[in-house]
Formats: sequence, C-alpha cells, structure tokens
Amino acid sequence: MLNYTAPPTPAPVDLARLAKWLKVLAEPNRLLIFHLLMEGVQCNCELGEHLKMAPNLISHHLRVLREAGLIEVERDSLDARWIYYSVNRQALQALNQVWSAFFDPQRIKPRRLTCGPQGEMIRLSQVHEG
Amino acid sequence: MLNYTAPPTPAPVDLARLAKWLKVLAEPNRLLIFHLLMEGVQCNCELGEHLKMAPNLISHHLRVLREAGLIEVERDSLDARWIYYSVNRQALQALNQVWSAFFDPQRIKPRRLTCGPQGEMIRLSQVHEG
DNA sequence: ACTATAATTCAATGTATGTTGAACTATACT
DNA sequence: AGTATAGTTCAACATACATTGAATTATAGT
Repeated sequence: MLNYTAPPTPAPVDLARLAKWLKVLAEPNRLLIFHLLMEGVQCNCELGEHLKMAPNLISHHLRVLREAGLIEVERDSLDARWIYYSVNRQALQALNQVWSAFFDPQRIKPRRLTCGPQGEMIRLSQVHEG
Repeated sequence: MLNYTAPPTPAPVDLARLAKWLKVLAEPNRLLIFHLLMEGVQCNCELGEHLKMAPNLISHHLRVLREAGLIEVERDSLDARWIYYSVNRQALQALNQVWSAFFDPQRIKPRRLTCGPQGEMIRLSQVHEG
C-alpha cells in the first residue's frame, strides 16, 4: 500500500561496497581492460598491445581491479614469468546481484508529500490526528 | 566454436557512455542521493535532513546526476520555490540494458593462447599452416 | 517595497588518483 | 655466473573533483 509520508527504506544493498566496485570500473581504461579480460586477453604484454599503454600503468590498473576482488591472478605453469589475469566469476555474479537489487526500477516510489505546500497540509492534518 | 587465437571482439556497448554513468554513480554520497530519490525523497531540503549535508553540496551532486541524464527536475506547481528531483525511468532502463549487455557472465571467453609458452608453439604452427 | 524561503552559483581549498619514468623483482635461458 | 624477459614497485607530478563558505537568483508572502 502506498504511503506518501512513510520514511525512506534503507538501501537493499551495502552502498559502500557497491560504490567501491563502481568506482573501480568507472575508470575508462580499467573498464576497457575488464572488457579485454572477458575477451580472453589476459597477460600484461598482450593487453599492452591493444591498449597502447605502458606495462607499469596496466599493472597498476590490474592491481586496482584485483584488490577490488574483481579479477584473479595466475602464473603460467610452464614459464612462471608470464602472469595471467582473469575475471573473477563469483565476484561478477555478486556484482550483478547487487546491481540488480539496487537499480531495480520497481523500487522507485512516488514522491513523499512531506515537503512543499502539500506537505504543510499533511503535516497539519497529522497534528490533528495525533 | 571456440577459437583460442581470434582477436578480441569490440565491446557490446559504448564504453565511454557506460564509464561516465558509473563514475557519476560511484560517488558514495551521490549513490545515496540516488537511493533516496528512488525512495521518494525528492526535494533538496528533505535530502539534506537525511544526508546531513549542506544544501549547496546536495545541489552540486544533483546537478551532476542531472547532467548525466539520470534524474529529472520539476518545480512545484503551487509554490515554485520548491524543486523536486526524480529518477529518469528511461535512463535507468537504458543503464540497466547497457550494464547487462556488458557484464553478462556468458561473455567471458577462455584465455587466448597467443601469449606465453603455449602461444609460441601456436604462433609457429600458424606460420607452417599460413 | 521589504523580508523570508528554497535553492543555486561562484571562488577557493584539499585530497585522491591516473599517469610517467626509473629502479627493482622474479623467473628462465645459455 | 651472466643476460634476457615479463612484470611489478617506487617516487614525483598533474589533474579532476568533492567539499566549504559566501554571494546570488527566483519565488512567495506581507
């Protein structure tokens, strides 16, 4: 039932957690790196070819993605000099869940009438009702 | 059919557009404001009560959200001093579509074998074939 | 006209972070 | 041992932007 004066409900997800993930992914180069990782491009050198970025900069962005838990690292079993990064599927699933829960259009509620001129009438009537 | 040397596919969405949206929403206070807007708290003054932030700062964040097309503005018809902000449903729908298309787990491909020691063998064999 | 209210705009500040170049680490080859 | 390769770490820099306080706009009431 619609209630035009009910106080707002707490967010259905951990906003700090969601904001951190979004911040990490909002950086254009990192978003592109994440795309390339999904595409199977997973070593620093080959990422560099596509991105035309210095390897240390790619390292930096990969580190940020990794520290956010979004990607995983693995060394080559034959030649451990090579390091492969890949999308953390569990994290991606969690991310999608949190996103959907938060940005669900059905969550949108009509405007509360506790502000503005209508709000004044409502506030007065509630004083009368007790 | 899986191809371990095929070049990466272009991103299925406009990455710059997605990154901009994410950047706007990645700011913790803005994400919280967006949540309150979904909850029907839609004037600067009442947002201020919940956020305990200065009205000019709230104005700033609302402006950023508006310039990103994520929210809409409307003046009160009875008393035009009051301004109401609300979630742009069309934009939210577009945002969800872009998000889903990009972060679809099914997009994840296996590692390309063009890098590392295996890559060398593949590169050699392709020279023989090609 | 004058005052009050709701909100925005402006200018200044501090901090976070993407970028760069150089130094360093770890592993492999000969 | 010595060199090469793949990648990371470190330090310095530059820029973007959230925050703050003061000034300004727009509308309404008296």
